Amino acid sequence: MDDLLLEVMRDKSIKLLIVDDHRIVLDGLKSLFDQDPQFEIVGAASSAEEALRLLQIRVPDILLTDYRLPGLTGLELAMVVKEKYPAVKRVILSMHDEGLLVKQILKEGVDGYLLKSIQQTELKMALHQILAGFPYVSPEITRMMLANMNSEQPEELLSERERQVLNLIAKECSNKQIAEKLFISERTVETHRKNIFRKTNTTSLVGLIKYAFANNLIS
Amino acid sequence: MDDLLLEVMRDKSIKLLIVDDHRIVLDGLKSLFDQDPQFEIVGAASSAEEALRLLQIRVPDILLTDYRLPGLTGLELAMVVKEKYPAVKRVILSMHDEGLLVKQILKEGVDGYLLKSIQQTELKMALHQILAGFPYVSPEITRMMLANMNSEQPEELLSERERQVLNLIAKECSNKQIAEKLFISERTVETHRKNIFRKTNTTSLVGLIKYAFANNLIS
DNA sequence: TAAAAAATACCATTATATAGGTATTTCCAT
DNA sequence: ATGGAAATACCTATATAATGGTATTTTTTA
Repeated sequence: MDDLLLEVMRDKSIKLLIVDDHRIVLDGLKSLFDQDPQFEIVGAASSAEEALRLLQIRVPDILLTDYRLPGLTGLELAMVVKEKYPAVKRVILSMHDEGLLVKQILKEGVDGYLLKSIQQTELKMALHQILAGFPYVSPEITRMMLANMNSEQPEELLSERERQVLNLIAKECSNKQIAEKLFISERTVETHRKNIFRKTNTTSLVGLIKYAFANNLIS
Repeated sequence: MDDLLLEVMRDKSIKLLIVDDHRIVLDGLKSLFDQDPQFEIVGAASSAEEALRLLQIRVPDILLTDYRLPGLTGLELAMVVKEKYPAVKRVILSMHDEGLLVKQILKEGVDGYLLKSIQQTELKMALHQILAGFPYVSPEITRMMLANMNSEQPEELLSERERQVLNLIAKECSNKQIAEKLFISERTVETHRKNIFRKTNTTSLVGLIKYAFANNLIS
C-alpha cells in the first residue's frame, strides 16, 4: 500500500536532471530534492556532454543546469536540449549576475533563469511554476534587466564578427595576426576594434578586456 | 532513550559554521550534513561579517567558508577567526583553482583547502581528518602546487611596488599617468612594467590583465 | 524595396607600449 | 660588511594601438 502510494507520488513528482561541475553543489541539490517527494532527480551530470548522455537514457521534466561548465556552457546545452527534447523545460542556474549574459540567456528563450543565491523555497516554487508553463526569472535578474534598459545602450550588442575579433584580442593577437586569421585586412580589424570600443563604451585595451571578462564575452 | 542517544550523538558530532553567499550551496550543505548525525551545523552565514556575528553566539569546531564572498574574502575571515578563535579549524572551499591563490591560502596556514568539485564522502572524510589535527588539501590543489613549484618561478612574486603599478595598469592608467600618481619617472614605470612582465611570464598587456584577474592580483 | 546595420577597406597622424640595454641608491639579510 | 633584491632612472629603436576620418559592398529588416 505504501509502495503504491510512493509509486503514485513518484509519478506525480517533477523529474529533474541537474548539471553542475561542482560536486558539492550537485550533492547539495541532490539531498535537497531527495527529501522532497514532489521532486525526483533522474540524473546528475557534471558537464553538458554527460548531461546529453543521460538524456538518452531518461528524459526529465526539467533540466537544471549551471551556466559555467567545462566544455559546452549551460546555455549551449540548453540550446541543444531545446532542439532534441523540446518538451523539456530548461532552467539556467547562474552565479553570474552580469548584464550581457542576462540578455543573451533570456534571448535564447529558456524557461527559467535563477541565481544561485536563490532560497530553496523560492527554487521549488519556481520549478513548479516553470513546469506549469510559466517562465521564471529571479527578481534580481529582472531588476538588472530594467537597470540595463535604462542605460545608454538599449540594444547595441556586439555583432558576431566583432565578438570573433574580441576573442582574438583576448587571445593576445595583434591586429595583424587577427587579420591573418580571419582573412581580412588589417584596416578592417582596426575598424572592428573601433566599433567594439564604441559599443562597449571603453577606450583602452585594458578596459575592454575587463569588460569582456566581466560580461563573459570571451572564453 | 532515543532522545538521550541523540543528545549524546549531537555532543559527539562535529559542529560546523558554513559560509557561502550562494544560498543554494548553503542549503545544499545544510541538507547534506543534516542527514548525517556525525555533523551538526551550528550556523550558516552568507558573508564574512555575518559569520563573525554568529561566532559570538556559538563557536563551531570547524569554519567551512567559500573563498569568494561579498566584503571580506573567506581567507580574510579565516585570518580574523584564527586571531579571535584559535581553537576553530578553518577550511576554505574554493572554485578557484588558480596558482597564486593556492599559495596565498596555504601560506596563511589554514587547516583545509578544498575545491567545490570535492565529493561528499571526501568532504566528510577531510573534515574528520582536519578535526583530528591533520590539515587536508584537495589532491588537485596539491598537484597544482607541485606543478607550480616545478615551473620557473619558485618564489618570484610581485613586489609591493610592482603590485601598485599593476593595479594602476588595470585601472587603465598609461605609464605617464602611473608615473604621476606614484611620483616616479615614466622610465621607472617602464622598468617596473618590464619586471612585472618577466615575473608573471607574460608578454602583452592583455595577457597580463588576464593573469592578474585569474590570480586575483587586482581588485 | 528602401533604409539600416554589418562587414569590408584605406589612410595619416599621434600616442603609447615593448624590447634591448645600462646604472645608481637604498635596504635587508647573511 | 657585503651581496642581492628592490626601486629608482635614462636611452634608443621598433612595433603596435588609438584617433579620426571616408567609403564600398553585402545582408538584414522594416
